[in-house]
Amino acid sequence: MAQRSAVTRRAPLSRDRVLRAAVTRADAAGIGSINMRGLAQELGVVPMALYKHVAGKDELLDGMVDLVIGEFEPPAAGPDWKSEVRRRVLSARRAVLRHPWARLAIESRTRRTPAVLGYMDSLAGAFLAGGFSAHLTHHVMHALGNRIWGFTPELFDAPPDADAPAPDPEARAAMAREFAERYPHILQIATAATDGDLSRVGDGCDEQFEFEFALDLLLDGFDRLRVAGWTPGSARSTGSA
Amino acid sequence: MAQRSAVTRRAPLSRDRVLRAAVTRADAAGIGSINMRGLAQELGVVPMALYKHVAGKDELLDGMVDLVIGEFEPPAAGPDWKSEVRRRVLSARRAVLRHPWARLAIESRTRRTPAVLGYMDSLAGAFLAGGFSAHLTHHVMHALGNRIWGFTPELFDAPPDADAPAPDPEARAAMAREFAERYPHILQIATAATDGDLSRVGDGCDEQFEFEFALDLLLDGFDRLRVAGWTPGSARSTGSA
DNA sequence: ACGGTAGGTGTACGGTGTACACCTGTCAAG
DNA sequence: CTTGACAGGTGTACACCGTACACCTACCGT
Repeated sequence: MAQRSAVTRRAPLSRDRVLRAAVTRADAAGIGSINMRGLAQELGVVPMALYKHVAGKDELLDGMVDLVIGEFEPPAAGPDWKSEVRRRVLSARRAVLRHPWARLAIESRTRRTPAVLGYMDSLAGAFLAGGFSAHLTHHVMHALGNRIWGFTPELFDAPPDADAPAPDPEARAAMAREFAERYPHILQIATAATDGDLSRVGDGCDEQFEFEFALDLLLDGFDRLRVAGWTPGSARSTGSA
Repeated sequence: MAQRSAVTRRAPLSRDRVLRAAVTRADAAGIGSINMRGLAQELGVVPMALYKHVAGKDELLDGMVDLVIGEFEPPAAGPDWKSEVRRRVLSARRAVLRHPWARLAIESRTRRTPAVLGYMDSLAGAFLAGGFSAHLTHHVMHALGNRIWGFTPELFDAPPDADAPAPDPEARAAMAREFAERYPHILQIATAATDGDLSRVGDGCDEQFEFEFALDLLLDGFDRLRVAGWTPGSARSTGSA
C-alpha cells in the first residue's frame, strides 16, 4: 500500500512515448516548439529524463521523421513501375502534409536511419523491377531528389509575413507598381497562375498540381530513357541534343 | 595628436564589411561558425556593434546569400532558351560550390530579397522569351525547384561520420553483410555507380553528373511541352498517359 | 560653440542543449 | 530475507546563443 501508492503512477516513459509526444506537439505547434524542456514538461518529467530514451535532440528529430515514414503506404506489386512509384511518392506526400513540420525536419536531417534507407531501397526496387538498369536507377533517384519525400523545395511561397501592421492601400499600390517594374516576368507568371486576379497572389500556388506536374514530367522522362535503352555512355545525360 | 591617435584606427564597420567577413568566415569554417559573438570578435568589435549594420542574424544570412547571388553570371541573350537557362543555372551551381554553406543557407532562408527575386525573374524571362506561356513558365520553374540554385537536395550523401573510432574490419564486414541483406536495391545501384568497387561507395556520387542529368532531363521535358503547345487544360500535367 | 546623430560599448536576460553526480524503486541471485 | 546491480527519474550547473536596452563618444553641419 505504501509502495503501490493509490495515486496512479505516471506510465513509465519509453522511446516510443517520447517520440509520439514530440510528433503530437510538432503537429500542433510546429517544429520550433520542439525543445527538451517543453517536451519533458508535457510528459510530466524533468528534461534530463528524456536522455534515458533518446541520445539527444538530433536523434529525437530522426525518430520523429521515422514515425512519419512509418505512415507511408507499404510497397506493393503495381501493374507497372511508374504507377507504383507514383503511388508511393504521393503516399509519402500525404503523410508529410499531415505533419507539416516534416518537410523541414527531413531537409535538415542528414542521418540515414533504417527507416529512411528502407524507403529509398523499396523505391529503387520499384525502378529495378520495372526494367531500369542499376545505373539508370541511381541517376533517376537523384533526379527525383527530395521529391521522393512528397514535396518540392519551396520556390515562390513566402510565409504570410506577420509584419506590416497596416496594409496602407496607397503604399501597397506603390509597392506593387515597383514590383511590376522590377520583376516583370515574375509578375507575368503570377498573373497567369492566378488567372489575372493578382489579389490572390498571396494564396500560394496549387502545390498539389505543381508537385504532380514535376513528378510526372520526370517519370515520363525516365520512361523515355528506359525504353531507349539508356546506358552510362549515352551522349549527354539524357541522350538529346 | 591626442584625438587623432597615431595608432591606426580600425576602419569603420559597414554592412558590406560585415557581410563579407561573414562570407569569408563561413567559407573557411562552415555556416555553423556564424554567430554574432565570433563574427564581432573577428572584426575587432563588440557583438552589439553588428546590430548597427544588420537587423539581426536572419538578415545577416540573407545578406550573405545575396552576396553569393551576386556572383552568378548575369543574364544574356543566348541562342535559345535552353542553353541560356542551362548556362545560368550551371553558373549558379559554380557559385554555390565555391561557398558550400550556401546550399544550407538558401534552403533555410525564407525571405525573398531583391537579389533572389531578380534572379528568379531573369530565369522566368528566359523561358518567356523562349516561347513558353506564362502558365507553363510558372510550372516548369516549380518543376526545377531548388535546382535553379545549382544543387540537388542530397539524397545519398551522408557526412563522413566522424565517429567509429576503429573501423574494425570484422565488424565492418558484418555490417556490410547486414546492409546488403536489408537494402539489396540500394546495394545494387551503389555497385553500379562505383563500377563494382564498393570500397569507393563512401566517396559519394559524381554530383556534377547527377545534377546535369536531372537538369537536362527536365529541360528536355520542358521543351517537349512547349513544342506540343501545352496549355493549362492539357490532359494530366505532362500530357502523357 | 553646440546639438544631433551615427556608430561602438557594457551589461543583462531569457532561452537552448546537455554533462555529471545523484537518488530510488525493482527484481533476480545468493 | 538480504543484497546489489541497474534502469529510470532528478537536480544542479555550464556554456553558448541572439539580442534588448541604456549608455557613451566622436564627429559634423549649423
